[in-house]
Amino acid sequence: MNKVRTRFAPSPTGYLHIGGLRTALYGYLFAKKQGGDFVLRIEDTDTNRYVDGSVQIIYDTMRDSGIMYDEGPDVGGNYGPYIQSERKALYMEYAKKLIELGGAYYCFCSPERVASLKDEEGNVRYDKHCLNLSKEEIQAKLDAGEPFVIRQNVPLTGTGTYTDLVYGEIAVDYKDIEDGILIKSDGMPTYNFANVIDDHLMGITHVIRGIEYLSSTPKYNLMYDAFGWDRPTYIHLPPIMKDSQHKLSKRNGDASYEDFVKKGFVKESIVNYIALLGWNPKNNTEKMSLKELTDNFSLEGINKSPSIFDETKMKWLSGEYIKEMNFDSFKSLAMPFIKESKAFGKYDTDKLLNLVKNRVQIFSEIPSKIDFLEEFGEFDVNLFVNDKQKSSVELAKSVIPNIIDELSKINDWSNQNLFDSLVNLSAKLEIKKQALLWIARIAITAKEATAGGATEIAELIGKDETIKRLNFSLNLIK
RNA sequence: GGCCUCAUGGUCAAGCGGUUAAGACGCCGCCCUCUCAAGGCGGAAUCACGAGUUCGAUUCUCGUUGGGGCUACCA
Repeated sequence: MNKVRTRFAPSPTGYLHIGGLRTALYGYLFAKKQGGDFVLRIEDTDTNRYVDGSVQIIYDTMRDSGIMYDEGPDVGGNYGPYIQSERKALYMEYAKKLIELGGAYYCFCSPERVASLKDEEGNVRYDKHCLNLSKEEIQAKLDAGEPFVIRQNVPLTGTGTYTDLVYGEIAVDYKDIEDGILIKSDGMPTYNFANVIDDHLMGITHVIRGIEYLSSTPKYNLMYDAFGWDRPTYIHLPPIMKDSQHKLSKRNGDASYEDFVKKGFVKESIVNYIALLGWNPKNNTEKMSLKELTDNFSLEGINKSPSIFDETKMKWLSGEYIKEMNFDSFKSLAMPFIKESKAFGKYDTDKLLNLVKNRVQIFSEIPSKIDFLEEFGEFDVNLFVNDKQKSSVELAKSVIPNIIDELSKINDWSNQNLFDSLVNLSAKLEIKKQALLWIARIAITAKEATAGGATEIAELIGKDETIKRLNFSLNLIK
């Protein structure tokens, strides 16, 4: 049994989108599960769509997400080069060989002539016109420097059949496949040719890619067969959708991996979530590290139907990762985000972080959770009313002076001590501690809901500020 | 249009002829609680439709409908 080798072959046309990343992930998981190799190959044969810097984005995204390849342009390997534009001469060589084998032919037809072949539906289908050229005619045109493309010679009859490991038996009649271009007039191969040559030359055993290639795979098999090469095993993947009718795509400006990282999603949660889109481990486990995903991965768990990307669920997963993080990890990841808060720098940062750790799912939510500390000011005194806590404006009016007195006497300004003191005070005043604490919290925050209780916040803002705010609120009632 | 393909709650999904049709997110309620979260418990909500096959179909077959893909000198 040959060593398993899979590859991820993106085009450098922009950022690496979520669907592409998942394809990479499955290729990685499948190979790693079996101790195989995972290869990165850059498919830059379309010079028009090339976007500067996108190759670097691909490298960075894969490294950052942990989907690391064993071979690739920037790490080397025995099957290079791993960038298709650097393999240009190779494709021409194999195209000529395929012509000799009868699997392809030179075509000198002008784009205009090809366009004139439109049928009643408006579809263009090449008529194999140049297949009839004699060897001499071809040589003459070549010698004369006429521009040409090389087309695949697809049989007019017969059926191409193969077994996809996810979708099962796939059969397409050759009459429904046209003689596609293998080598463009600029000498560059198309995907349709380059993927076959490279997958074979690079020893790829399992081709894992998007479902858009499901029905065109028979024409690739025709080439493998013509060359006398073993066909790889195919594993096509269902699409990831933005909604029921639109694929998640960069064309729509849909979020990419790096966008989600910038938004403050825990990185592991992004990889974890996309693994679950279209695959499940059959044991109800959802939170899994890359290692656990690798151990659990199997083709049986891959779904055939499209799945809609649900950012809300990914957020939940991110929150799970945050909750399980130790404080130091949380702190280092949260730092860039907490700096965006108005409260940052004015209070003990560790205490702020503790306040927020179980209250956010993504890091970017941090500022909005603690900004309230800096937003104290006039408020509607009806906030003191809370039937459930047995609190009212009147009660607030009568009890705030007591709170001020009590707190003024406290020297050990710690949460626990503050809490104990206020609880004692409530007992002395014979009111529910919930009522007193509610009043205290409203009086020092002016907010109906806050991240943190009355005494936690009091500790944070300090004695002077606490007393000041209590007096302010008392005046507001009067 | 032709060809390929998909179809279980709002979303991700388990199921692979007989089940009270799992689980998760979200939503709702209750408990806990120093408000909000977190945590605990519970609830509402699904087999697209129509024919077959079968003693019995969510499950198998065919069709319909709907979605996606391919049909480029894009991948």
